[in-house]
Amino acid sequence: MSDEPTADTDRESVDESADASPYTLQRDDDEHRAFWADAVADRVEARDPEEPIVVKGGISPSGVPHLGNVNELMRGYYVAEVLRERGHDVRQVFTADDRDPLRKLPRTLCDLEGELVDLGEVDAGALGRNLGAPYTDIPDPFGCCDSYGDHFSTLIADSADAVDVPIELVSNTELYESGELEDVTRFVLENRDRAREVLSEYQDKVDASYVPFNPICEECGKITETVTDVDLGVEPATVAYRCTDMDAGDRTVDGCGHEGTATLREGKLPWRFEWPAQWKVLGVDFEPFGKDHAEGSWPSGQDVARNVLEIEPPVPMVYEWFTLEGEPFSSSAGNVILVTDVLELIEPAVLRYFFAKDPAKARDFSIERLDQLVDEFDRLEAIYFDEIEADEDETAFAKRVYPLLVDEPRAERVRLPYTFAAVLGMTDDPALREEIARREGHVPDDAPEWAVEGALARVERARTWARRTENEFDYELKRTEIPDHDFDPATEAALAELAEFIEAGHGPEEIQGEIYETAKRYDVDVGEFFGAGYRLFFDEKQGPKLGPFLAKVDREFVVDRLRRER
RNA sequence: GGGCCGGUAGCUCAGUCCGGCAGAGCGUCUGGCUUUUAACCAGACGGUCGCGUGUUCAAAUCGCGCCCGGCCCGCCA
Repeated sequence: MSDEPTADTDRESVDESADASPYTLQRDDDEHRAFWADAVADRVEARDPEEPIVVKGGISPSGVPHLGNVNELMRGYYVAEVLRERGHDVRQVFTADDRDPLRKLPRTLCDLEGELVDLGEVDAGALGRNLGAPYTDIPDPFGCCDSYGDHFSTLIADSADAVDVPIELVSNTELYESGELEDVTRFVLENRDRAREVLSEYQDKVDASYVPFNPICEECGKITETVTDVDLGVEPATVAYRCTDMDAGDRTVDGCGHEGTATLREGKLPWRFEWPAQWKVLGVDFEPFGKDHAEGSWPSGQDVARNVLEIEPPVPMVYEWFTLEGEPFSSSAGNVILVTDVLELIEPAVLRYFFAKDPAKARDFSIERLDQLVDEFDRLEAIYFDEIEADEDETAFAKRVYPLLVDEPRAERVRLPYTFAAVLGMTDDPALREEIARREGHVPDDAPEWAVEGALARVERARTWARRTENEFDYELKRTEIPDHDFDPATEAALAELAEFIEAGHGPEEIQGEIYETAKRYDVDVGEFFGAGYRLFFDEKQGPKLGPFLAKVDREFVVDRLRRER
């Protein structure tokens, strides 16, 4: 942290690494990087890591895997990709921290298809009886997976697939049961005095009786906190425990009072030790984490790593949380959105772009204003292909990041502006959509087939967006049935004359003009006359620019509808 | 109480590391597209850079003190 020269070369490595701030993405002597992941990669390389380099993330499979979880995935992914570009072999490991106990009942769950399900629709009683037990020991409420933990781990894996991030999903329970964590667990217990000493700097509750191991009660299956004895002299090593009450959030999970023994595979390390233990066992070189860990888990974690486990902690990076529509993600409050839902609204590349932005800034993911995010992405893409001018910084960022967002940069791609795509979504006729897009100049004449397909795929997404948000683009051509209406005679006569005009065959702008003219001739208020049109075609008071729209819908239908014959 | 991150146009954000004319997109307004009707084009408007203070020829940028929002000091993306 200090620039002062160090006299003792012996201490240099210690000084350099001690108190590593998880916030600073680069040091003073680093060259400036357009993309934060490059700055992180510089620091990972500075460790001179062994191949393969390991990038880790992890979450508790506690419930609906929402967009917040994708943050953890994507932040690691960019660093992994940058390191791969530099010729390194990189593993992106993701732990499902599935030996963690269920602390409270989620109000909302979801099945493997991503359908949200209220807690009341599953066997809530069975879940309630399992409060305090590891996720992997709780039956899957949907009955489709081996356990509650497996169910939601599967969904995490699906999320990673959906954004095309290759991860190795590692079950924490599996690490304990297979014995992979046994040596480090034993080491912590052998050195529990030192462990206590280190952790007591961070947690007041750590006293002389503290034992850094939480056995699973063989009687009731819950994670317990009261270890009464440790015996490392037998094989396998065991701890003796008494199943006591455990604090879990605002409530207490009752212990059953059972006294028994457990092996080191039949329990877990407390989080403050478990995290560094994962670093050691998995050989982690870089780990991003939410800001919640920045001031608690991370300072104690790196201390435990160096002074208990005697390993160098990974390069850290804090990312800010983001909100959904201005509110925190919350499965209990129903403020969640799954990755699969998001991908029905925007292309994967756009979602990936969202997570490429500065991790230090809190952001809002707004479905309402999703068009803004898409516009931003389109701009980045256009800058990448030198189609528009931008300043130095923005250009550098675009050039660096864009190739990481798409499978393959292809200059011939075609993007319809998102809100325009939403307008096209008012009709479900694919040919009509393409025709209007071409007429408006959004599709070049020589655009290849795949590019046109890609452009029109956005129409479906924008249509889904308009429907979901019920916004100003949520109009639907009412083809099958004529909407209820009530016009005065003058309006009816004007509509009849407009029908004749259109039947005779005129262009989009001519029709637009004729709407005004007809209204005037029959002394109908222009606004009301447009309103009548929107009523007939959309069952709404407002809509898209009417002339061009009607000109493109098949003429017979338009004429009949204006005459209110169908 | 102590610590950390953020605060830039109505909105979403770049720019802060490295001090050098305050920027982009959207929105708004005006005009154009044959005549108010949400797509397209042009232009304009829009800012005490959270507040104060120090350093400097020069501060959004560096220092210090505050304010506001969030987070941590139990568990937890």
